[in-house]
Amino acid sequence: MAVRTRFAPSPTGLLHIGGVRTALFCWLYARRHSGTFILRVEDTDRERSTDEAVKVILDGMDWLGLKPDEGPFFQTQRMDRYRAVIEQMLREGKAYRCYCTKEELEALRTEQLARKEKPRYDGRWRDRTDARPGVDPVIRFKNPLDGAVVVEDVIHGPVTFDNRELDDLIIARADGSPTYNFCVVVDDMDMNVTHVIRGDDHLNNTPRQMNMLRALGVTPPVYAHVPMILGPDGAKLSKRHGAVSVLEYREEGFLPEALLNYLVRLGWSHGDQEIFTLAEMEQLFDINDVNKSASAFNPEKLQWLNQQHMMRASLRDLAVQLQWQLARLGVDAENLEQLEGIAAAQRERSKTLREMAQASLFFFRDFDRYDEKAARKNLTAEAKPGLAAVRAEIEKLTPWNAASIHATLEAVCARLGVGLGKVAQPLRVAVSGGAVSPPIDATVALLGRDLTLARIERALAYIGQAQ
RNA sequence: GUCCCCAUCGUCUAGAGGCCCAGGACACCGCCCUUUCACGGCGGCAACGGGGGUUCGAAUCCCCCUGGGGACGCCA
Repeated sequence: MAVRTRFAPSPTGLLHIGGVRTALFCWLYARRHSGTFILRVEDTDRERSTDEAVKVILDGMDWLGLKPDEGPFFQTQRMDRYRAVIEQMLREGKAYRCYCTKEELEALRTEQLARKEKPRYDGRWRDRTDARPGVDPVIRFKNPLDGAVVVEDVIHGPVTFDNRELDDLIIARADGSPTYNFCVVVDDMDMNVTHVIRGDDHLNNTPRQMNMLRALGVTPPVYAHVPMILGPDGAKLSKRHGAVSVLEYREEGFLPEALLNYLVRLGWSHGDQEIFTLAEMEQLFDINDVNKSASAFNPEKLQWLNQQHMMRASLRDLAVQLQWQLARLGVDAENLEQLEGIAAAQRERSKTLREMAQASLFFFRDFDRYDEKAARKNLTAEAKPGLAAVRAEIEKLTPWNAASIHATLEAVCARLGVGLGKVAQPLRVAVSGGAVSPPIDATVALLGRDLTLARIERALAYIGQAQ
């Protein structure tokens, strides 16, 4: 049977990296088996679902390149179907109306808790056929009273649940709207989902869903419950840990492939390999090899991977993204060729594209002041002859490129009888404003003749003033 | 509280009874390369939660404990 997986996020919170990882696993599994990847938005909770969250899901998936083969489907658009199945179950005696009030249920719960029991519905309306005037009933599923359900989980192995631990869950609220566990069952059935890959936190829902599926005469799909991702401190991932929405990673300057690479290595490995292209992930990833234990999110490793991917990315791609980051910093950079040069020079000294943009600002606009420490050390009277000599040589230099600039600097140093550092470092501070930049020849070449001359001028004036 | 899940360096992981006084990666610390910062190279620090079994032999199998996580909603 052809593989069909689905990613079913709920837009009650912004899509975070835990969700992205399950989406990735679903997508990868479908890809690897030439199957179909479905995107389904579980928005039955109208109170808490937001348009923004839906947008983050759609934009986030798009940014990451996890394109659904089918969907996105929205549960709110399938209400008629859910109602029809509920009617059918009522008719067939697989579900029943329960007229308990919320107060009654609350009382039952506190009672059970006091007796140190697991709080659950006691089935008091299960066999009644009468009604209670003035109360809108909920619909409950008739869960089997005994026996056990075994979830043959791909990751965890067989997990057994006693039906006595389960209660008759509500499948439709008093207002008639269907609830989560029920909608999932109907959707997975209607969409012919063969493999349910989702977070560990759903393992407890699985026996209920399997019971409902069976009541509807359907064979449950294969389940794979992937472990959760914890925050760097080992606690459950939350807003407290920074980036809430997956789109924040784009803003911070991460490459989609790097984020996906980081995520695929959480709970999964392939020998000693750390760096994977998307193609390699598709080829090598197997849900059967995923670990059972939760893993903590490690921002440093993500950054390292991002740099590794930047060092391997195409320059055109980096240039376009650098342009985007620069725009966010208020710089309108037009020349893609120059941007490619900057990206080539900066990628091995930046962890993210945002860092790259920040470190490259001096190519596009004058800095307000010199880095104090760098200026004190390098923009001294001693540096003056070197800077002046470079200015003179550079004025008419042809061709204008890193190699010719390098040769010029070496010639100046030889003439002055000093090491390269004595000239290069003051020049670096003069053109970039600080003590850190790509190799000085490349920096000057990318900056251009006019700006270089102007900044040497400015540095010489600064030195004169400082004396 | 009840049920379910999990347990190797700080973190991500390798390890499916002897190849392991436990390998790789991030981070950290040295050294090298070097015009700065990086990249890269070399080296270092650092782990099988505890207790019982099984076995000639256990990180690997079983049990208990401990610790962590999840679920128990007219939320998803």
